[in-house]
Amino acid sequence: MPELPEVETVKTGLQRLLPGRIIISAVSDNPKSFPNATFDVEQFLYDATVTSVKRRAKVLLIELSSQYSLVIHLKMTGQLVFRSKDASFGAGHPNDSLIGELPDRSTRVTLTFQDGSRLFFNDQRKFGWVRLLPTVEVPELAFFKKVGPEPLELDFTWQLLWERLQRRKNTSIKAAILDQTVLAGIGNIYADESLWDAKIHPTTLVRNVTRRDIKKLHAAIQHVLQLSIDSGGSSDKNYVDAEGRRGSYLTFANVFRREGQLCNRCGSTIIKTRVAGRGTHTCPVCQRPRN
DNA sequence: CACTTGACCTGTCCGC
DNA sequence: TGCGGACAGGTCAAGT
Repeated sequence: MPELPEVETVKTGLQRLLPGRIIISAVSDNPKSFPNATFDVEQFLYDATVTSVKRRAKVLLIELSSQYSLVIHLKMTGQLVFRSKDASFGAGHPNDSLIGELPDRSTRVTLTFQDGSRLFFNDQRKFGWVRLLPTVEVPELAFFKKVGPEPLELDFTWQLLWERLQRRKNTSIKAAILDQTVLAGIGNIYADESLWDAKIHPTTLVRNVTRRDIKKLHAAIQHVLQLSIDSGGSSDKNYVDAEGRRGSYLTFANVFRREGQLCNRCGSTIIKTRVAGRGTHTCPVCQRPRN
């Protein structure tokens, strides 16, 4: 599922819901989903208060008063859904969460707070994980050591994007922007959407991409990500926010999952191919191949 | 080092 | 209807 806008949306919801709540238990059905020593959980998770919720790249950080943090990656199908005590989310209720009764068969970790509310980590495919580690050690994780800049921060200029791309000169521009060490947070949806916006064919080799292309791509990435955050992210199949609601970005998508439909810019038929091992959506007229 | 491919899992959809 | 294969929003290890 979740790329930068989806993780950002979950973060915003959890930052509103969790700080001040005290964790009293953590239960997991799958060691891979929550690989931690019992010692750490009992000593540094139980009775800890949530102090803040942050995001870096596609990773969520729930910081605790114990000086430990829960580090969470949702990978393809992870969800983090909060439920207050006795919340009733039966089908048919107008403001209902898309998710029914929890826990359900894809619930991997359940955190319970002192006030009876709960946070469920659901993950159909079991690729995602929750880890507990000292907050000071979070930046030392291999992933954080090598991950690239945040594309919505002020210091992310087109020149910086150009510079970061120089490490992937012989690969396709799509593979390059999916590479989290080049920049953080782009996944398959926003790669395709950004490249359409900038009129660049995804197989174009980085060494054949011009500075003008990169200026357009930089603007496109920022525009697409911000529009998606403002729309609550993209819900294709699994993604929901911290209260179980879907995002609406895909109603604005120009190419993703639109194969067979008409390009919003030129009227040509959108096609689906494979690039960098991923399903790839393009307008064959707006995005002409150059290699 | 740069680059590509397969693996990790479960569920769904599509063609025979 | 059943069955096999391809595919799904991410990352890592292993291969070339």
